[in-house]
Amino acid sequence: MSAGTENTWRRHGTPTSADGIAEWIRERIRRGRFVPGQRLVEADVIDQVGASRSKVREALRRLEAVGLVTIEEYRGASVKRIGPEEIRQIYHARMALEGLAAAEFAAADAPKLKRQLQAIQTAMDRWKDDGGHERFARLNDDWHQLIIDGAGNVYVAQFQARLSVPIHHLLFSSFYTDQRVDDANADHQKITAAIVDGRAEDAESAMRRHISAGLAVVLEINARFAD
Amino acid sequence: MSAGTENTWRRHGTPTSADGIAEWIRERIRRGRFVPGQRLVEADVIDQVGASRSKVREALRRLEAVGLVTIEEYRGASVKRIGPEEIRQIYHARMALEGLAAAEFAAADAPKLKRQLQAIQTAMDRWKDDGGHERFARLNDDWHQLIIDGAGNVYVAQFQARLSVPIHHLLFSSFYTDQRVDDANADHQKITAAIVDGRAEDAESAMRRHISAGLAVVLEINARFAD
DNA sequence: ATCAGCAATATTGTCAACAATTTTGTTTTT
DNA sequence: AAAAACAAAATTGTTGACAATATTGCTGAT
Repeated sequence: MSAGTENTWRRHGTPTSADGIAEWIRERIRRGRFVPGQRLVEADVIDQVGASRSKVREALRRLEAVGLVTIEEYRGASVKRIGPEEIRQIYHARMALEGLAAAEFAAADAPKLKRQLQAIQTAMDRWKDDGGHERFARLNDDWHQLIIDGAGNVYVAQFQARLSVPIHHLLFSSFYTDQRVDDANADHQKITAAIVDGRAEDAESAMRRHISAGLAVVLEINARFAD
Repeated sequence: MSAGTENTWRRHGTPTSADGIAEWIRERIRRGRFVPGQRLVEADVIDQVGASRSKVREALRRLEAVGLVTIEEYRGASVKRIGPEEIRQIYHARMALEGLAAAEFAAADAPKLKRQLQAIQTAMDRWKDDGGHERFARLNDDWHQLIIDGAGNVYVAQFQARLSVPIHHLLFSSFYTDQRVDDANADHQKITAAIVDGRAEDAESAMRRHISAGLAVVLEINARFAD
């Protein structure tokens, strides 16, 4: 979340600042509530968040600047479409960025965060007992995010946030099988251990392999939703 | 340059679309014509580019969304300040991104681009004969950019463009000594060879070392300009 | 029934006027 | 002379009206 978003939200969760509106839209894209290609009509957004038109327009322009929506002259904003090639590129960039984050986190002197990471890990190890796939997906998010935070690099965090939006909903959509969760968690365990032990290079290479494996899964999932 | 910028420029190089204005400002920041902390008064920008106010405002908001300028309520936009810590983070992110780019370029089947890279390299090898530091700096830009292009990853390209803006002018400012240019070029040669030969891992690790070395230099340069 | 063409509507783009706030300059007070 | 208080100017924020374009609905010819 960027700096200007502080507390400018209405009572029931509707944002009022341009930054807040952008975040609101971004979150909906992330959750799959706004799908690629969907048009974001200003008036509709205004109705839903209750903000002024200029604010909504500004929010949309911001999202375009960051590459999440497309704006065509006199046709307005729509959620940017992505295909297999974009997914591939996103995952490759994630390999680089999260690999770096894992390495820097491992090298960092941050015992508190590392304990926190370990805590998430143990929670994930018990996923079958408690909450099932839904719960695991949430912990998975937290785990990745914590590693980004642990690296303490603003730019990496920003880029990662950008990259995670268009693919996030794919991960929540049904295709989380028991087998895949177990595979992913096996990766997680190795990476967590490497970070906690301070083995930067191991953490980086393991993270890369982990994300690379994720790419294959997501491409398969995406193919089934293909038009 | 993003998609909407096509040809909406006035006769003598002044942009008229919001995207074009953003680019115009970004370029001035990159060249050090607008320095960190400098306030970007709307009226001044309007005078210089001859665009309407709403366009200029939109451009500034875009730049804020991307993190290049700060906007404070009723105080307007100013070029975001960066210190040693930001520089460090930028260079670490660059290590990850350009390292990835070098590896993917090496692995790619792009003989034409690779020949082009080799051509730039041979030009850089002759820098003492032709043009001196200024010329080398320009070729250096082209070389790095070509590697990004060679990787063919839109996201990496976008992030790299973002990262290069705040540090670019530091590289042009006087402190390009003969020694440093020779060191840099020695790195370049190794990396170019690795890419042309298709040795992805070598290209990546060499690129990382190269950028890491650059960090040390830039930090030193920056320290001399410290307030 | 289908299609082209036209009218009506909806949506976005642009601009100018006004309000809110900060910044600068001047005067007053000590 | 220095500091405080006030006034003037400059700057940014916001809103609303209108223009430009796209989208939709309708009519009639075939």
